[in-house]
Amino acid sequence: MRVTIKDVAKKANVSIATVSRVFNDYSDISDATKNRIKKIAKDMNYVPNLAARTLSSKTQESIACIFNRLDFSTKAPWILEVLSGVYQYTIDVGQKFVFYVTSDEIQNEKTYTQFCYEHNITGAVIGGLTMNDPYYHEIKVTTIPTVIIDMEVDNKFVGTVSVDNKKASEEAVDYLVSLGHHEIAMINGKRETYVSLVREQGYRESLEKNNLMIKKSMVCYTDFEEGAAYEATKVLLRENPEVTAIFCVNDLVAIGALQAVKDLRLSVPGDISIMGFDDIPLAAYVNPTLSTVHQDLEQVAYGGAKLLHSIILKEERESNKLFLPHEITIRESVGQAPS
Amino acid sequence: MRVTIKDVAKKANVSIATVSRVFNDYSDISDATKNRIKKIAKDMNYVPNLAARTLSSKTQESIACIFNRLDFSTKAPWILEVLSGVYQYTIDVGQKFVFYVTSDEIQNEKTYTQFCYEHNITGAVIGGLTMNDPYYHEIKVTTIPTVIIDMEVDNKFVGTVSVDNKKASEEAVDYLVSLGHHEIAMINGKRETYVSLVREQGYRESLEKNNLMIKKSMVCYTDFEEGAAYEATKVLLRENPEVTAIFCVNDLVAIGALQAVKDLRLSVPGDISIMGFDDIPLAAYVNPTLSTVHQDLEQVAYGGAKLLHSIILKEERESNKLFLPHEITIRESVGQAPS
DNA sequence: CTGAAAGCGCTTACAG
DNA sequence: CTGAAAGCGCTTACAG
Repeated sequence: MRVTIKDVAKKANVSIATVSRVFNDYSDISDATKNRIKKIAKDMNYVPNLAARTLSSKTQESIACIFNRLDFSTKAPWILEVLSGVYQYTIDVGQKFVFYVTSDEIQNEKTYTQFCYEHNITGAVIGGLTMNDPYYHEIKVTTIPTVIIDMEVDNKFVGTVSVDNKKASEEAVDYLVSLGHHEIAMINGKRETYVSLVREQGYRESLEKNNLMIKKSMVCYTDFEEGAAYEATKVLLRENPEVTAIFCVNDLVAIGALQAVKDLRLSVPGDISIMGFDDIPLAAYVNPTLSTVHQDLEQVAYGGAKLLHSIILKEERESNKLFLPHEITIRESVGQAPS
Repeated sequence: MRVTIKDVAKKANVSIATVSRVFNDYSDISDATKNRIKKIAKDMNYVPNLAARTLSSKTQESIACIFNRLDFSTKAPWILEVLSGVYQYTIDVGQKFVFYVTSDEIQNEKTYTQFCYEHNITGAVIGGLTMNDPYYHEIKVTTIPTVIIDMEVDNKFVGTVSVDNKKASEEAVDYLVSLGHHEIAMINGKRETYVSLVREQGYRESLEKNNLMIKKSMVCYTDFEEGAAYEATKVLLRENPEVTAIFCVNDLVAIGALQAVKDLRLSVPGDISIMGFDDIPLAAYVNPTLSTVHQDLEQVAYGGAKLLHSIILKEERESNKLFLPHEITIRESVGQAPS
C-alpha cells in the first residue's frame, strides 16, 4: 500500500492540511512542525500524488513540450535538441517538465485546447507542426500560452522562436552570389512547412536584390529527405544545365544533392556549389564538407521555453517573437562560380 | 470555463455515472444513450480530465519511458531511437505513452518507487542508467514492472532488453583475429556502465578463446566521448606500439580513435584496424568508413515496451531477457594485419 | 500557526 | 440499463 497524506498526518498527529502546507512550502508553519513532518514523511516513504495535486490545485505549474509526430531521422536529431533545450530550461528554473507526442489521429480526435485540458497543460512549447495541421490553425486563435518552434503566428498568447530563417537564407544566397554565381537553384522541403516558405523567401529576396532572374523551374520541393533530394537534384540539373549553385532547405537535402551531383560526374564545388542549412553533425563529415547555415536548436528551444514561461506569468515583454542568432558556416562544398 | 462531466450529465439529463460509463466503453449502456451522450459531449467540447481519472481509477494503463539524464550527443541520438521505439509500441497497441526524465538530484531526493508512485506509473522502460545509480540498485529488488535497456537484472518484475552485447563484441574481435591481428586493444567507456562491462567481457573471451594474451595496458577507459577517446588512443599506441587493431566500445569512441591514428601519421586500416559498435549514421561517412556492430535500438526499445506490457499483464513468458539481433558491418576501417 | 470542511472531476461497487 | 453515493489524495479559503 502506498502511503498518503492521511497516513503522514495521523503519524504526526496533525491535520492533513498541515502536511499539505509543509509540502507546498507555506511560510506560516513553525519550523519545528515543518521539520518534524518532513522527517516523518521521509521515513514513511511518502511522496505526494501528482494526480491528486493537479486535480485539487487546478493549476499545475509545468512546462510542456509537445511534438507533432515523432518521425525523425537519426541523421538530423533536431527533436532531441528541442526536447533538451526545453528540459534544460525547466531544470534551471525548477519547473516541472512534461513531454507529449501528438499524431494526426489525435489532431482529428480532439482540439488543441481539449488536448491541453485533458492533460492539464498550462502552456506548451510545440514543434513539428506544418501549416496544414489543424492545431496550427487553432493555435492562431488559442488562449493557451504556447510557443511554436520555427513558425510565426500573431496572437498575444503565442510566442514564436527560431533563427531568422528568412534573413539567414538571404545571407546564404548572398554569399553564393558574392562568389560569382548567377544561376542558383533551390531544393526546398515540403510546401506545407513554414521553414520551406520563409527560407524560399530569403532565397528570392537575395536573387531579386542582386538582380538575378528567379526561374520557376529552379525551385523544387521534396519531403526533406536525402533520397527525394537526390532525385530532384538530378532532374533539376538535367533541365537547368546552367545552374552553378544550389541552396538547400536543410543539410539532409544538401547531402542528397551532393551525392546526385557526384553521381552525375560533376565536381563540388568545381562545377556546382552546394549550401545547406542546420549544420547537422554529418555536415562536417561528408565529402566535400558542407557549407551551411549553423543554428543551435537547443538554444532556440531553451529560449522558447523561457518565452513561454513569460507568457504564462503574463510578464511585460517587447515582443512575442524571438530570433536567435545563426551563422553562415563555410566549408568545402561552396566555391567560386566556374568561369 | 472548461466543461466537466457534470455539465455533460446535466445537458443530457443523465447522471455523471452514465457519462463516465460512456467514456469508459462500458458495455451495459444502451446504444441510444451512448450515442446521444457522445454527441452532446462532442458538441460541448468535453474531454475527461486525466488527473481526475487517474486519481479515481487508481490505475492508469500507461507505458512510461524514463531516461536518467538527458545528456546526449547529436552525433549518437540513441535516446531518440529508444523514445521512438517505446512510443511506437504504445501507438500500435493503443496504450497511453508518457515520458519522464530523471536526474541525479531526483535519484537522491526520492526512490524509484516513490518516483513511480508520484507519477502514477504502472510500468516503465528505463534507459541511461549506470551501475552506480541508486535506481539501478533499487530496480534489482523493485516490484514495479520495469524494463531496462542495455543492462541485465534478475528480478521477475524486471525485464532486460538489448542486443547480445557480449556475443556481438566477441564476434567483432573474432573477426579481427581472423584477419591476422594478434595485438588487439580495446578503448572502453565508463567503468560504471553495464555495456562497458559486457563488451569488454566479449573482447576478453575472444582473445582467450584464440589464445591471445590479454594485457592490462591494452584496455583503457573513457567517458564514451570522441575527445577522450582521441587522447586515450594516442597514449595507448605510444605505450603499446605492437597494437594492430583497436576494438572500440562505440562508434563515437571509434571516431575519436580514428582521428588519433590519422594524426599519428599511421594509416587505417594499413597500420591499425578500427572496429566500432552501434553503427551510428556517421559511421558510414567518416574516412575511412567505419566497420562496426550494427544494432537497431529502435527495435530494441520496441521489444522492451512489449516485454514491459507483458510483465504488467502478468502474462506467462519464457524469460525476462530479450536479446535482439545485431550484425557485424564491414566497411573500410578494418583490414588484414600488417605482416 | 493549525484544523475542519468543502471541493477538484472523475470511477465504481451497490442497488434497483 | 441507470442512478445515488462514497471515495481517490490532495489544496485552499475560512475560522480561530
